[in-house]
Amino acid sequence: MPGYDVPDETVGRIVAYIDYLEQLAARNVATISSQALAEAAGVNAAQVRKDFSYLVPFRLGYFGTPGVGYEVKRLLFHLTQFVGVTQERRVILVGYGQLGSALARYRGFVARNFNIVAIVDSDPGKIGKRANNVVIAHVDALDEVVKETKAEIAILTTPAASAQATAERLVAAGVKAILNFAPVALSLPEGVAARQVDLSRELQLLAFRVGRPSEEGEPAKSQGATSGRVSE
Amino acid sequence: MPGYDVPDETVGRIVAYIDYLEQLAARNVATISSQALAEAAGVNAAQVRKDFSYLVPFRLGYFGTPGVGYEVKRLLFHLTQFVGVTQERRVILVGYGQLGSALARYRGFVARNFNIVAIVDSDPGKIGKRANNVVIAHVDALDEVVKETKAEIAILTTPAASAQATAERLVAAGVKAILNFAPVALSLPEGVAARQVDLSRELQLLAFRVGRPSEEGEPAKSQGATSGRVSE
DNA sequence: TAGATTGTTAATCGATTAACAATC
DNA sequence: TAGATTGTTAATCGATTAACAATC
Repeated sequence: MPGYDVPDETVGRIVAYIDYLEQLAARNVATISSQALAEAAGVNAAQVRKDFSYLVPFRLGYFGTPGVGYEVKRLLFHLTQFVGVTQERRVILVGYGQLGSALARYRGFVARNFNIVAIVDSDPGKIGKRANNVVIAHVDALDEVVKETKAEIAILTTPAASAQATAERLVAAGVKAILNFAPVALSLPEGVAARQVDLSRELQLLAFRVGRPSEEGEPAKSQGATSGRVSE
Repeated sequence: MPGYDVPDETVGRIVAYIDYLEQLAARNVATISSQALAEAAGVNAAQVRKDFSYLVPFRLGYFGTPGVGYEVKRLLFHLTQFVGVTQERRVILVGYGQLGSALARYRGFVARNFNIVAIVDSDPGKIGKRANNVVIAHVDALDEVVKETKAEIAILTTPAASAQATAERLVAAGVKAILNFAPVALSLPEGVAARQVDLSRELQLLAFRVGRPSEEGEPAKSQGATSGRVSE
């Protein structure tokens, strides 16, 4: 497994550095210091240098010039090579509901070379429709679809109840990584990479930080129809 | 500042425990052990107990019965109180593009008492349209909209370039927490809670873990010496 | 050279996990 | 009582940050 001891945090930050370096490159900025890069990414300068140090064993360890900084273009090239951004990636989208369909159209993915090569759903009404240049297939055909399209990464937006079972089928079919939007912890075999994005959880966390707006005695409101109108 | 030394991780897990406990409650399961809860949430049993121990200073420290476990209903009540799930939360959605519109319709939010009370966008074509029972307003009116609706949490789905400026205006208008989908690190004043969800970054992280499909022969992961340094 | 900034080692911080006495 | 499981303290692990010699 490539880069097995590079922490997720480091890889994530390197992706962020790449974003920023691309802007710099577009503006023809020649060099940048770890300090400046750190500020842009909202992290510590030592962190940046430490992150770069992980690339050394990958023989991608160019790096900076003491007293000067990093050559933007060269750094960008190395980081890009490291993360493999240039590689086209084949993605299968599982679940074409509200969230799934939005993700299918999300431009950020295309921009990053993520190619949605298959979509499956369980709703018969959706099967056969075309979305994103791909015909939606039934989830029962998941196995063949994965094999035919050679999808290696899955985006999972099924309901929580079916997520684990579906994930297992994906893995059995050969998928190597899963981005899971269902609010359940997946238990997967070693060697399959997974990340969970739990949107409600994020909001609840924020709500907790905000605190209880008016501790007690606030009249309970019927949660349905708050007149959420915006004046105009 | 409620619970300021409770780690984000703990709060996040407590939300996950709540999810699972609700299922148990619905099935009329009476008690559960930290071990069983841990398995369901994909964490360590000590972790679960440690997480609960953070609630003690909040005088919500019921908790379990040694040798028996936790009463599902009672535990659920306490955790729910702690996180404040029952509170209705007012959310403003900033940016009504592909992702924004999907989030507006996302049922998981409503189910958790998150109420989208306002939507703003910069596209004149969208202004005045109705979505989610709310009339879309122009982002220029952001300040008034926040004040009128008393939104306390913002979901930010603007392009990266405008995210920081918009976030500052949100904070100035009184928003206390921001869920940021734009791929930039926001720099915000103390006391404003923020979380970033960067979808492309998640995918790139997974892509990295999958490895470069074509090539083989990365540095050996066997501890010390990388013997096979491949040529440049 | 003097000033700036790297790459890396060591110190610090915080979160996870193990261990175990308390106790139902 | 014997077995199970809690709540908490201590040990471990890993990630972040500070510090600094190397060096452009």
